[in-house]
Amino acid sequence: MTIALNTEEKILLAAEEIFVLNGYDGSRMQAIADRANINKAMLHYYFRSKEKLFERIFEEKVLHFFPKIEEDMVHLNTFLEKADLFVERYIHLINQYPYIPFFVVNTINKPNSQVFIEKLPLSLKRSLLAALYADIEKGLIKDIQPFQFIMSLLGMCAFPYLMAPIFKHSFRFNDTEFSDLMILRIAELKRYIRFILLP
Amino acid sequence: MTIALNTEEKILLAAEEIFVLNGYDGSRMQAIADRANINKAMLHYYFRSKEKLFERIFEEKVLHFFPKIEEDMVHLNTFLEKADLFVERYIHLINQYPYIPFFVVNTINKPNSQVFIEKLPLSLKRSLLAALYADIEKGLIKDIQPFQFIMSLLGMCAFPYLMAPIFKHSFRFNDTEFSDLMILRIAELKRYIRFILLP
DNA sequence: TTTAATATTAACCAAATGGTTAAACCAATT
DNA sequence: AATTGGTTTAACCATTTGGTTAATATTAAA
Repeated sequence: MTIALNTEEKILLAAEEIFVLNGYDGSRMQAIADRANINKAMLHYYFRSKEKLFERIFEEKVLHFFPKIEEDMVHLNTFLEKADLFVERYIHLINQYPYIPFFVVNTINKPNSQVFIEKLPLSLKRSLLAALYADIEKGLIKDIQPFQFIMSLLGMCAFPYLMAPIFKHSFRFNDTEFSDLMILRIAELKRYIRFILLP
Repeated sequence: MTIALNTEEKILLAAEEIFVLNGYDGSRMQAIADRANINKAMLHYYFRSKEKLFERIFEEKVLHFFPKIEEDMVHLNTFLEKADLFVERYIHLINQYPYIPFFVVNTINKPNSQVFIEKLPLSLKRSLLAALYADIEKGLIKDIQPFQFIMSLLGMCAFPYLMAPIFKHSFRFNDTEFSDLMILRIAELKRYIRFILLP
């Protein structure tokens, strides 16, 4: 069963595919129009300009990179439980949209990226940091540096996706094999987290 | 004392600055010519095409992302020592060229990146992997998954640079403060490595 | 000093690119 | 049937872009 899409939806879908894969500079309005099977003028009719269309896509997709899992985290008591949940949810999420990390990194590192950076939801990072500070105070986990640890946690989860083309090439992984490897990574990272944090 | 550069050197220097900051798609030949204070035709006179010039820059700069520190590693016996050396050297190196990680990630994740991926020197990763396997065999370190650990090690070192614009924005770090934070990170990462690896 | 090779410049070019426009189309209202 | 409003199209436009060319300047060899 295929859902009939209206023109605006067709554009958004096509724009996502083109922008996410090629970045802003590497994307062409004509390519988006072709992909959506519509006239190029429609892009401007619905979204005014390339920049406006890109911003719309970025705002939508960035939520996959800074996921909303705080609601579920609130119910968990310790930082370790929260970290576990984060790793699990995050890797599963990115596995569904493996190009999003690159898309975000690409966008925020360009000149004039200030506009996009300001749009990022950073409450997740803050709530993780707060929980980490609290548990250190309580002596539940080792006296590590919260900010440095959070950076490590994010890096261990997201970095492999940014390096995926290299890993795939040098170990001859296909998409599925790489994805499976990341699922296995969840358990391994949970071990690392315990080794680092538990006294 | 300023060294007098010939035209070819001026081009290479300007091309590096433009390409590294803006990526291939975001860079303009005219911008490189302006930066080098030369006529745009000189770019083609010396390097034929934009692609050729970019490949030249990539080959040179990529060595900063896959550094040659194997010669020094060879003299170290355990994987832990090698990992220590890697973290130390790597973070110091990237601190001098903080945009290189983005440049590499940007390049290898684009469509048609196969050409560039094939140029990457991967012997460092292999030698680290081999040393890790060996030490696990000997029982010197815990029974972790070598490939997953190496990915973590790389991610913990390089990922912060890719997220730097976000961290700088949300914590109001300037370049120096961020750089200092990464230097402090070296000691912290060495601790994490021990927590994870030592039985 | 002539000659030949290399280096540099300004002007030019075709293709691509983001964006616009005016006319046509189409569905719903009157 | 005529009107109205939103939607779609083809053709068009100005600018930018990577790249070329032919003429000129510079250097070094003969």
